Amino acid sequence: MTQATPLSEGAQRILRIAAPLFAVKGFSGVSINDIAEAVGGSKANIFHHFPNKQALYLAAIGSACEAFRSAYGKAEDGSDGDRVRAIAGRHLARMFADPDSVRLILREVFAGDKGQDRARVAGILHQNFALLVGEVEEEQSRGRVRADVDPAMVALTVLALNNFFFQSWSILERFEEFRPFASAQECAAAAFDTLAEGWLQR
Amino acid sequence: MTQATPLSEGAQRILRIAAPLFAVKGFSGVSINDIAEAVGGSKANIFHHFPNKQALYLAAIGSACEAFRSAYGKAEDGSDGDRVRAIAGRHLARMFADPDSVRLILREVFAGDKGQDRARVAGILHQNFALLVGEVEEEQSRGRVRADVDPAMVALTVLALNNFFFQSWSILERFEEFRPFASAQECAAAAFDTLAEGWLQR
DNA sequence: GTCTATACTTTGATAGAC
DNA sequence: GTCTATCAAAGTATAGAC
Repeated sequence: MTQATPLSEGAQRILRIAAPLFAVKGFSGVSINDIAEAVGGSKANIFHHFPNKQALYLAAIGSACEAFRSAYGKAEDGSDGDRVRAIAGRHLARMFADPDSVRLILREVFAGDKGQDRARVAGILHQNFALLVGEVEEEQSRGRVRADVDPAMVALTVLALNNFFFQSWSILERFEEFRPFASAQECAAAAFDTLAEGWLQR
Repeated sequence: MTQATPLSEGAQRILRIAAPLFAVKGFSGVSINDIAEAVGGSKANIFHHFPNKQALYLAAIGSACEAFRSAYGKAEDGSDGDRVRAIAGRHLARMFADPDSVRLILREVFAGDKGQDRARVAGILHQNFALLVGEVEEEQSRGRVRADVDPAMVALTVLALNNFFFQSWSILERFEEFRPFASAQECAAAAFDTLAEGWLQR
């Protein structure tokens, strides 16, 4: 489903260089010329490896999904405190470890109905989500997460906050309120600390 | 700072029609031709009202910021339960009430360093954030929010979750876990219910 | 303010030599 | 597999009449 032919050497080279360009400027923001120049080759050679621009873009999305999926590792067990926070931290670290892939994928999410490969992206998002839910459920079964909370809501919170930090930390870091935090990761950790306990007076 | 000339009738008409196009497809995804056709006028007339394409785009961002700012109303006092949830609900409703403006603004946030009007968007985001922080602080001073939580973290959570719901509800609503919820608003309310209490076993 | 006509550039894509 | 040369279409923008 992902790739009929395993992709030739040259094709992979083009893909590796095109992906971050698409990630930053979007499909219509990048021309074949831009890519050819970045690769150091000719436009015609790009069309030799990919039938058209859209196929190249879809291939970029495909490899981004692949990369993100394969980067998934489970959290080591045996941590003492709130392990949900550890799970969230690992997830955010994974996002920042391959920002181009994430940006490419989020671009499709953000595109709403008009995305180029919505189904695939929805799939990877749900797969991701399901893994998070599973980990929260595990914590719940061990009595570390309250029994009356919906694990899906906790997983959703992790996804939402991490997504927000990833997308807008470059703006948030300039807010005086977040001056004390050196990185998005640090600030995220503080946020999850607060949320684990809740804010309601009791 | 926002507009030197108050914008002529015709210019406003073009702007109103161009804004949602830019919001959905981005700067390079929309051509002057697209806009002229949507307006029902000529390309030349667009260049009569705006010096170039980018100026039109910046004007669209400007009016989006304006619209979003002016839509701000404070929550009625006297609600009994968790008023933070009410604040969050109102904020999300405001996003869905003018999705094009929000999309246009978020597009700049998402663009990272390469945005066309980053400073202005950062400003409105912070203004928004500061208002939220203020409302949470008020709740705190009334003893409805725990004294040891950082109001900025709660405000951040509101922003992050609402942003996530706005951007990806069209995908989330297909997840089995969220089948019970009829709308993003409903699901958001449930999420904030959970977060207000926290998830940690105690 | 609005139009038609046009200039010039960039774009995606193809043909065909090496 | 890679290139040069080329094309038709679409892109931004301008000139000038009404």
